[in-house]
Amino acid sequence: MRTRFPPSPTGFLHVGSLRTALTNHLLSKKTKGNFLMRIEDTDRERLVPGAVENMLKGLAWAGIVPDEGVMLDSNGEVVQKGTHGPYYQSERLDLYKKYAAELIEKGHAYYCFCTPERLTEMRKEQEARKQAPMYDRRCCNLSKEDVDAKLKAGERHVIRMKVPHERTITFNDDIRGEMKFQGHTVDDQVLLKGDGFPTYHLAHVVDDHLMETDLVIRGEEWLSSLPKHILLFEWLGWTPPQYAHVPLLLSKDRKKLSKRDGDVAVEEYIAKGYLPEVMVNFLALLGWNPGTTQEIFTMDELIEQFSLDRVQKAGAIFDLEKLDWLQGQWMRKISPQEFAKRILPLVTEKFPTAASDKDFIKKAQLIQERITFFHEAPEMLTWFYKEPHASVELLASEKQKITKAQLPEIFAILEKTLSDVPEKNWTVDGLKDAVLKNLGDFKQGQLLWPLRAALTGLPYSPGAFEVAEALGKEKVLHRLANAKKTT
RNA sequence: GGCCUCAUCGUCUAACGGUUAGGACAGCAGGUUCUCAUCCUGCAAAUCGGGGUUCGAUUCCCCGUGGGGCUGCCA
Repeated sequence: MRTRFPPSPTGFLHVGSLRTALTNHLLSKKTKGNFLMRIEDTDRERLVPGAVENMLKGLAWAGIVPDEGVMLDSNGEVVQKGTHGPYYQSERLDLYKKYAAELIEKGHAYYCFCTPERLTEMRKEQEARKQAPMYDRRCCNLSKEDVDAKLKAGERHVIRMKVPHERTITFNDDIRGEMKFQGHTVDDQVLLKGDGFPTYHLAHVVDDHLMETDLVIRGEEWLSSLPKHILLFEWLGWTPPQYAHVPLLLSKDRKKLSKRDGDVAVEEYIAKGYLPEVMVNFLALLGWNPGTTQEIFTMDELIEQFSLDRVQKAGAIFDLEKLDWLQGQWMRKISPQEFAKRILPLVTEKFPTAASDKDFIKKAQLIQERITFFHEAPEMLTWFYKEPHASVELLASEKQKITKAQLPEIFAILEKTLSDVPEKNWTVDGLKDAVLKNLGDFKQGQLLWPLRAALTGLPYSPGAFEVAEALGKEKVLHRLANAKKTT
């Protein structure tokens, strides 16, 4: 299947767009077809510089790289590649003009000279009469001579499609099944605008035919325009592609997701530290399920398992609750080596000595299962690189049944026990063994909490023995002595 | 208003017309040699309403209701 992602370069990459792009990408890969990127830059007023590059980078982050069309080259420059170009609609104006002319010739379209002011006025009146706002076809009735005269006089005009009112247009959607539209409810859509640029409708039909797209996956917001597109394909003598209209992503109040609803730009999630795998996994599961209980998916697994017939018809709320859980799952899936490699630069930035730490991977392991984002790593390892100050309030703990009065005795036991542990036994197991054998009259929690707190200065951290092993005997005894002084 | 469309726990969702309506996230309660996290166990939580069809409807049909989309010389 040849699929495509045709964003308009009007801003950032929206999470909803990413999902549509992902769906198109998955189906093309699954069927060993091409996934192409086209730029719909026909609205000259909304163009945003840098938007194309930005979107391509967002896609690349997620692991989606176009096979054809507009893409990033090895230097990160935006280029066009492929045999069906150009892939910017602004460079295809002659094509749209040609087909618009063909439609006029065949009697399926007509020139319209109505001014925007008149159209506004017309709609106002229609609304006042509780009628559906639709073009009233005034210019459809112009005589050939009138049209020629106006054209010759250089009057600004558009080209509209002439929808047959008596027709019933039916079509089959891959997700929704058969659909019917009555011709008289479909407006005479503008195909070519006054500035010579096409509207989405003409451009979509011309491009997806010429670019040989055979599966168009797009948002549900296009469903209402489907009859227009079907008609256009028919009039031009072309076979329409398969269509699949995916349900929309909704905000918590069930409205179409927009900027007001929090973060909708992919770059915000990148900045927050979400893994691309997590975003892809999360988006894939919104509106689709594999039919099994599998929840964690790599891109390859999605490519293999994804299919349109298990796509939901109803819109899905873009609810971040599951996103954080997925992030945790994926963080823990990373290999220890890779995890250490990813956090090392971050930790080094704050604690330069980490760079020369041969055992860094060991420290990394202590936090991997409790971390959510890489950027939390330096903070979580601070206890290792910087001597903590453990307050008495922290060392004593009501929950662990440790009073301030007991602390001196507790630390005396700990110091004695630990200083007796030989270097070769200075491991989690060796330390555990030694401490648990020398509890005195205390419960183990009454010794371990102060030990851990003294070593880290934190209310929570990796376990006491793990921390002690990572720190080494010398530092442990030093910190113990410091903590003892405060009691 | 018109047209299109959708409807299962709070959320994402499963269920050839026959299930105690299942799972996951979140929530709550426990457990896991100290905290936090992880992990484990358990609890609570849904078929929008009304009519049909059927021996039997979450499932099929109709009508409501509710939500969403479109209704631009935006995409």
